[in-house]
Amino acid sequence: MRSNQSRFALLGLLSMGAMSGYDLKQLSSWSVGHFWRESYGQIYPVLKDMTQAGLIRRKTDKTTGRPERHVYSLTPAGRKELNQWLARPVVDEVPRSELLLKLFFGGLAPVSVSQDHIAEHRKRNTQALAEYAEIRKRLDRECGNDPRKPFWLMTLSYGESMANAAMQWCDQTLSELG
Amino acid sequence: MRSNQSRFALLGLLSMGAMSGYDLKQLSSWSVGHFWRESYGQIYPVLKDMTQAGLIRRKTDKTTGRPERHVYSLTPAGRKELNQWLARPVVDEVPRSELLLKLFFGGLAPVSVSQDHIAEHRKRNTQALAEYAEIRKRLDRECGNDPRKPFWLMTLSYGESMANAAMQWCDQTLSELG
DNA sequence: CGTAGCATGTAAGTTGTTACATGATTCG
DNA sequence: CGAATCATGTAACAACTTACATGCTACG
Repeated sequence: MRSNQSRFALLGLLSMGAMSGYDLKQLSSWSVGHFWRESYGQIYPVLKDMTQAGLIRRKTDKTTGRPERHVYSLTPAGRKELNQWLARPVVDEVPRSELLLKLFFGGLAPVSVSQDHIAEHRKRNTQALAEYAEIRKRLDRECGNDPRKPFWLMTLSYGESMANAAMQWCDQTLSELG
Repeated sequence: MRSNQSRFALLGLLSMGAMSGYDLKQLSSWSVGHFWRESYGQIYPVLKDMTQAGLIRRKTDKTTGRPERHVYSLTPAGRKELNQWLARPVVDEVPRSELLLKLFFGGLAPVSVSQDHIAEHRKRNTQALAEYAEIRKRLDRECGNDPRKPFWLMTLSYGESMANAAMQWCDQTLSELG
């Protein structure tokens, strides 16, 4: 059975409303985009699989001109699958970090190489914080008093915590490096 | 050309001394283990590829009884490849987080589900901190005044920073939830 | 005598990315 | 009129995991 992980991300997004593959990509890019990305090359095949498995159903909007819009929505089986996944414990995996790998072997190159990597990392975290601020605004604008909002904010504040900690580490490490 | 990422991890480890596939696994598990993991199913094929590509060379230790030990060491070409990789900018990718995905959709289930996920995450970070402390000790014991030690410590302190920030976030979020 | 550690590797399957292929509409 | 957006999908490849297959030695 294909795409265990992506499957649930898409099911979750579809729980927010019926959507096309294109819509899923758009919505995911800002809502869960800072900790979960999907490509079209993954989205379309997985939607097909899940339709066959009866987890979602598809309706076709006839639009004049443009290609047809395939709108997917959860079936009861899909909703059940999603809830079961939610309750299962998180599998803990060590995410690979190219940055840390390069720093670990930093002694092989001039210090400036490591300094550059760290400076770049700092910059990216600054940018991330700016994006989080945008998302926060958008959430306040578009999702006023949705009961799910606290959960969405939780993931945002996680990102913010990590980014802030990363920046502090960058500053301290850069100063130690000289 | 196979295994772009693992390639460099293994080249890096081999820069610390000639080693067998088995040794690479052992060494990596504690040295870079908290941000980089390799499986044997990846290590052995990649070693084969890199040998053919001339980045490493292999010598066979005849041991009585036990299977032969294949000890790999860097060639000048391998060293060059490693140095070029070190200097290239880090590709930034969004690591997927099953935890955050589950929390994002937490509104679909009882709050206790999310609370459990967070509590478990907290526990894992506590354990991680304990492991980092062990590595720190081991580093002091075995690598007294190695000039590369500051770089190794850098990656450790990164892990500690992240783990501490994660725990603070867990505490705060749990208190807000309940 | 059983279990853990030493030691190497393969095969099959899963998961995911990138590039390709297509083509209309809308806005500046 | 060119670029961005809407919109769907496939094919080829890349990367990685898991389970399997083998078998010795040292220790308790």
